[in-house]
Amino acid sequence: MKLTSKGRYAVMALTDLALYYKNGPVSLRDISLRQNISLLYLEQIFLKLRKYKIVESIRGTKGGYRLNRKASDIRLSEILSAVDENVKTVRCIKHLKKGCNGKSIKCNTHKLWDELDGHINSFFEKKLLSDLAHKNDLEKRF
Amino acid sequence: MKLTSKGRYAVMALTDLALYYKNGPVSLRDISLRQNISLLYLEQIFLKLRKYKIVESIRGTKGGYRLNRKASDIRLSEILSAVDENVKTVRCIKHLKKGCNGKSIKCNTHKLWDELDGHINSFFEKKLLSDLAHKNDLEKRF
DNA sequence: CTCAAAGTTGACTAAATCAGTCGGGAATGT
DNA sequence: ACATTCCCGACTGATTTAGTCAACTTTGAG
Ligand code: FES
Ligand code: FES
Repeated sequence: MKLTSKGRYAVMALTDLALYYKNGPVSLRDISLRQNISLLYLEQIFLKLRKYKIVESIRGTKGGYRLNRKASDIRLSEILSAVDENVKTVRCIKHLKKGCNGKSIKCNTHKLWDELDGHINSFFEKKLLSDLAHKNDLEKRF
Repeated sequence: MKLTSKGRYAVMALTDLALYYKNGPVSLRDISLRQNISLLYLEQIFLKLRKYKIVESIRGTKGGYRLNRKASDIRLSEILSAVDENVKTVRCIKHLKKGCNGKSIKCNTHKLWDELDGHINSFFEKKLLSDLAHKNDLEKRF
């Protein structure tokens, strides 16, 4: 299973975006400053988010990014999969030789990891970006 | 979050142990052969499992390992924490400077990762080793 | 029209982590 | 005695992660 800074940053940045994009596109520089994430790293991340049509970009001066849909329409699961954080814990393929006993059938823990996958994925599928971006959070924080 | 081969192997090996230790202690060599896991790696893992009193060891010829309690009394969460796979997704401490915005208060995603922690941990706390080790699984597999 | 501010892209790298190995023990049943 | 097993710390190669760099394109403002 993978859940690293890339996914974490993606969620943080999009939450930020959701909070601020009402007044026009938000530049990565702003997000970088507010969330304290490397600008160059953010660029990498947003490239992927754009490919998955989660955000759209506006180039040029005063450009930046905008959500492509309502925050209440974006599942966290989409965000994570956009930045390649597949929540997959079964390893059958990789471990066909090592780990999973090589016999034709699934190893004794296969079912477990499968269930875990479902458990975690359902968590991220239920969570929407709008669940994280509330104005009152802003007030609380500043 | 961390969930790597070490934790996976620990669970596989203990499931194996749970199935076979009725007829005396089970040697790591046997587990290694049955589960196709490196013997030397298993040694590392079982050292930790022993420190956490999940298994007990019998040295010498015909020695091996035995579960220290009933399989129905061992939570997977214990196993994973024994081998240092802490399921912790919040990163406040590490990221106090980078990532979490540096302000005194928690970043906008803190609550989310906290919930995720709870979600995953409760999964592993509910699962018992006995849930994985059933005789009929054996029949199914061989 | 020019320039600065933004996004676009691919390649690169230092550091950390993982998975596994090695070598040399110490206990113990036969 | 001795093979078998556990015990333990140190080591290493491979992979992944987090982040950087350099060079480019697009566009709004003045
Ligand atoms: S995890 Fe699928 S066979 Fe082992
Ligand atoms: S995860 Fe705790 S402050 Fe960011």
